[in-house]
Amino acid sequence: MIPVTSPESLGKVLRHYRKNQGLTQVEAGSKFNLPQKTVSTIEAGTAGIRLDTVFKYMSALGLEMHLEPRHKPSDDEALW
Amino acid sequence: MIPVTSPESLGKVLRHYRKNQGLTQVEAGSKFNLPQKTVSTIEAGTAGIRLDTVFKYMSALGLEMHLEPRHKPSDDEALW
DNA sequence: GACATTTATAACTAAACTGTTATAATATTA
DNA sequence: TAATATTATAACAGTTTAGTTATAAATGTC
Repeated sequence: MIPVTSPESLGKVLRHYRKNQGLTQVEAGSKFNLPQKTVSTIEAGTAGIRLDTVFKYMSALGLEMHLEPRHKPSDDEALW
Repeated sequence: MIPVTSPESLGKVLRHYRKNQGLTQVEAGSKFNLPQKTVSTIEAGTAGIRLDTVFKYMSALGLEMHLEPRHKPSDDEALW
């Protein structure tokens, strides 16, 4: 359970899930009409990406988001 | 643990956390230089809000995000 | 009901995104 | 190494935000 606190870490986690499903950026994006360019931008951690675009991509990957109070990072989380 | 899958539900959860901390929109936003207008927009669930703005607000509230595969909603989650 | 606090909405400029199309760069595989 | 597949980057037009300032609307309190 990796904590996400920035566009960069979110992009990394999303890429992780996509690859885990064996999908290319084109394949994943096409499920919600997101061009490959946009998927690339999301995964790159662009700060100004629009929130609805992120949720579309999360839907394409079958993911949901949870919010909770921050905690101190563990050693393995530091790898992200 | 409420699943968030849209700008609307994210706004509701963020408002919930803010009120839980007894903060006004001005107080919460000022921690990361977000004007009250922007906080209002986030909590209202505006689709096009920028991702970095959302993370600033999450930081102001001391929250972190987690992603996980979607699951079927339970009855009480439907209230959100 | 009146007052004070909090939140929603408005106008404006600058900046940045989305979508589209295309291409360069990188990574993968035969 | 060559060929293929995948990802990153670019230009353009249209749209929308952030930020600032201000005000209207709504909520809460005495």
